[in-house]
Formats: sequence, C-alpha cells, structure tokens
Amino acid sequence: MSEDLCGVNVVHSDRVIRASTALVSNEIARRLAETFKVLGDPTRIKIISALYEGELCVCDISAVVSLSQSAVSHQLGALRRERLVRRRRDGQKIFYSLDDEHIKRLLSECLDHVAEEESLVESGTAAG
Amino acid sequence: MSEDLCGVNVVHSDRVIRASTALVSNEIARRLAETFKVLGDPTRIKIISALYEGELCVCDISAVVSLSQSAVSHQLGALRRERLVRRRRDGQKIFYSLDDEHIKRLLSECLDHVAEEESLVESGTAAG
DNA sequence: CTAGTATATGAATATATGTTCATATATTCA
DNA sequence: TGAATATATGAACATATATTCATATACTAG
Repeated sequence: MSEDLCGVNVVHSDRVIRASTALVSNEIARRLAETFKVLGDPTRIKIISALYEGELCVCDISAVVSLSQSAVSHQLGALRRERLVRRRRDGQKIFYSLDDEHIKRLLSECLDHVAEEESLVESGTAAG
Repeated sequence: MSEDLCGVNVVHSDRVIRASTALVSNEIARRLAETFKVLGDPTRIKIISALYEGELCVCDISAVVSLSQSAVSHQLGALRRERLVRRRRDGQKIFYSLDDEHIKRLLSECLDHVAEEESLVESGTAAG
C-alpha cells in the first residue's frame, strides 16, 4: 500500500513500519516535550543548577540568578508544574529543591552532549 | 555584605555561596537551554522517537509523524542545528539519524521522569 | 488586630515559535 | 537539455513565552 498520508509520496518500507512501532504516542510526546520545554530556558537552567548543591529559598535564588523575585517565582511555578522542583515552607520562607535524580541526570547528559559539540567546534575530531 | 542585588533582601548565607559555585555560566545555561528547547516540542519528539530504530528519509518521516514535508524539514533543520540528528544523502533522498547516544539517554531519562509523575497521579504513593 | 516580610499570580507587552504556502535547490532519468 | 522527485527555506500568521508591574496571599512579630 503506497498511499498518500501527507501529500508526499509515502515509501512504506520496512523502515517506516519499524519507525511507526518506535514512535511514541501523542500523549507521551506531549508530556516529554512539556518537560523538555520547561528545561529549555536559560533562567530555569540557572535556577536548577543553583539548586544542585541543596535547597534555597526564593529570595536566595533571586540573588543567585540576578533576577527579580517575581520572575523567579513565575519560573519556579513552571518548574514545579513539571515536577522538576519541590518546595517546603519554613516560616515565611519557602525552600525549593530538585525533585528527583532524573533532573540531575538530564542536565549532566545534556552537558555531555554540549561538550561534544564544543570539542567538534574546537578541535574538529575529538571525542569519538 | 547583605546588599540588594535584585530588589529583594539578600540573605547571602552559606547556601547562596555554595549555590553560586554550582551555578552554570550564562554561556552554558544558554547552550543547555537551546538543546532542551529543541527537544521541547511534541513533533520533534515524535521525529526523534521515529529515528530510534534507524535512519529515515524525510518523506518517510513525514508519513510516520503525519505532517507536511515542509513542516518536517523545518523541524529537522532545528534538530540538526543542535546536532541532535545528522543526515546523509543517498541519491535524491536524504536520510536522517540520531546524532549520538546522548539523545537516546535524554529521552529515556525524561521518560522515567514522566513515568514517575504518572505513578504519582495514578496510585498516589508508588515508585519511592 | 496591624505592620512587615516572603512568595505567588494576573494582566500586559515584547519576543519567539510552529505551521503553511510558495518557491528554490539538488538529484535522477529520459 | 527538460521533466520529475526529494528536500530546503523565506515570508506570513497565529499562538506561546518571559519578564515586568501591581497586587494578592501567607506567615511572623508585636
């Protein structure tokens, strides 16, 4: 069956069948994308990296990343919605921390990827 | 020194010092965010997952993810700019594949994270 | 209760993003 | 060479996003 699914000639080889099996569902794709999207902002990356060594209150985070309390609070809300950070109250302050180990691994995996790019750019053929 | 850096009272405890050390540079934050951002879209996630089992030409990808050739090409361009996929020409066709193992690990790490959310939502206290 | 501190949030605005459409480029075949 | 196929890309448009500002909420101290 070489039907048109999308306005382009469809090849429908074994490859396509296999790929369709590996393809994640719309729902999973949406969830993965939401998680990655929340990581896709320099400010939030800085917040997360600031939390690497332990919890911080919002006011401290503001200072560390040099951003207004409001901006930080909005971003923390976004991170929390994706369960990347959790919070606990201590009196007037609210302390934020990384929610689980996946976040650290995501960051370090991504760092490795970026570092590889780096070495490609600089030396041409490192990191085989 | 309890100075104002951001309009909020700065605490400047040990925590802040430590956090500032862990804090990634603007440059690194920007690069990490760019990589995550390109992963932060359902269409691109689907493309990547489709490439899990091996290379595909653009036309096949279009079919698998049910999107126009143009849209797919734009997205492949974005993925390529962040070195998440590479391409090779074979006659008229151009075959795309995942660039390195980091991408797979990023996806699977994120899947684990999402799955954890899932179990929280559904059973309440699983996956300790 | 009131004043003060810490955090959250809605509205507004400027900017970024994803898809479509039209078209350009590159390759193959006759 | 010219027609056909595969892919890439610029412009445009609708939508999403990050920050700011003003203000609301939650807690503490008195």
